[in-house]
Amino acid sequence: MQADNRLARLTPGGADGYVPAVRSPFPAFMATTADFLATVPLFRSLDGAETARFAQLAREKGYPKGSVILFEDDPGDAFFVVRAGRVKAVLIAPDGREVILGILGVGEHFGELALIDDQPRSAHVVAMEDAQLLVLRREDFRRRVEENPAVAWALLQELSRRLRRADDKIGALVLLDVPGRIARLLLDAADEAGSPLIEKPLTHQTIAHLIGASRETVSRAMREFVQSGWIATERRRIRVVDRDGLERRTQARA
Amino acid sequence: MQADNRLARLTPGGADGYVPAVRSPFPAFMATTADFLATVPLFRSLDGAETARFAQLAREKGYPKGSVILFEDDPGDAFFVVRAGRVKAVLIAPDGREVILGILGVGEHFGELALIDDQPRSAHVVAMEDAQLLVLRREDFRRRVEENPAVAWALLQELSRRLRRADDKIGALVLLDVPGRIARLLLDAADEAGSPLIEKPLTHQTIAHLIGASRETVSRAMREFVQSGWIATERRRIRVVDRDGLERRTQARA
DNA sequence: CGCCCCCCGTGATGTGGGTCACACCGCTGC
DNA sequence: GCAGCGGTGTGACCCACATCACGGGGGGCG
Repeated sequence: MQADNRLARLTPGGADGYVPAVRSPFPAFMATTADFLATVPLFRSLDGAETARFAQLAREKGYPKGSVILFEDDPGDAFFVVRAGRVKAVLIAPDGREVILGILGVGEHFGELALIDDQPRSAHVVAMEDAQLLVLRREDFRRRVEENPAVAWALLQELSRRLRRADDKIGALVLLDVPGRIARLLLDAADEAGSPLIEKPLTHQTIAHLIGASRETVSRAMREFVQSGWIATERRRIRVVDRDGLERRTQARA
Repeated sequence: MQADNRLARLTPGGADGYVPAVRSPFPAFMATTADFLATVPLFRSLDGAETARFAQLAREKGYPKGSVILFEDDPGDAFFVVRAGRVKAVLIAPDGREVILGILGVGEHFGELALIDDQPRSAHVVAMEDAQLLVLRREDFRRRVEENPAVAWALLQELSRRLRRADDKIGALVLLDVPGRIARLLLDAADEAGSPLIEKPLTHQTIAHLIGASRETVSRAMREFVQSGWIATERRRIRVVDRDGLERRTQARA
């Protein structure tokens, strides 16, 4: 795994309000934050009045690409919903090597753990692209959750999903070799995209950080996959051509 | 990692009621299951009437050491609380290699994921010792949770804890070498025991499965730790002698 | 008592994949 | 255009660990 100390060069934080360069990064039909919240799975069960109340409590902040949204071990007193852009949750070793625990896109949220168990933040969160986030303060979040059992239930579902993913990842790290882990990652990404074409840019370096491998090894393995006719790469995007091939590679003995 | 196909030789399931060999494995002061439930963190916030209701809905089952309590990918419709013994949640590769995701002792519970998100079981669960489990059926569990927001909140806290542990484990697998992972495991175990003496038997094989390494490598690393004066082993138990030494080993570059 | 299972220790050997070092390509911006 | 940068390909080298193959001990049970 390649060390890059990008993190060290960054100023934490972000700017209030929208980033100036972009007048309105959202389509007109979800111009208000209440409309946006209504599309977020976590809040889907709420009625209009409730989402409006949430929206009222939320502040919006912009974070340029590469900026650190929160630091591991800091006390946590805010909850975030991604309104635009993508962010990554990462663990960083003293020598700079990095693991990506997860990538969160529009409509996903983070920061709830520290609000639930009052422990410090469990990872760094960094903007992978220019991002807009909705921020709720601890007390507001908690009160709203307590008054909406449906939200608590949705939270339970989300945490369950993440726990399964995390356990899966542990299994992959121990039981699969690097090509196997890549194959699994690609299959997951395709599933999530709902199509064999993975649109979001996934650089070799990012994949490496996601599966705990080095960039070079990822490069070599992906080349193999292309030559085997399992995937095709078309300028920054990846297309899964032979799902079965990848799947077989996923079961192969480590 | 050593493959042992113990699992394949086992009959699933377990016997109803107490295991015959043991007349009463519980101290007199918590003879009833309601009394026991009152000591379980998840239910601590409930009043006597509520725990009694839970207790009434629970069936008790005994599982001999090595038996499989539930299988990965099965549909799940029950929730379990460990009343006696220890169980492990494991992932098993086709070739028999195994990872232990977690070990659960008295008062801990499992099986809630499948009830929350209606997905199949995410891992096998196997009895590491003769065990007694309380079993609640899906509907009973769900109804009780819905009517007790405090239980839902306690569940959120528990899932948060597990998610942190899982992410920690991912970090350790990627960023630490084998001795580093062992050092971390020992520190965690000592913290959990609340004393430098780790009472529960942790065989090298079990440690290996917990950290994704081979038994032999664990053996060699532990030997080093003893020689460095960081730990002492006294027939099946481990004593942490030099916490700082282990901690330093935990931060060392992979 | 003696057998059998588990558990533990240790050497020899092989290899997946990390690390280092460089070269190439396509953008973006001056 | 050229510089600079982020992403990708690829060879050489090396080392942490898995694997294989033993031998030895302790303790439960017939």
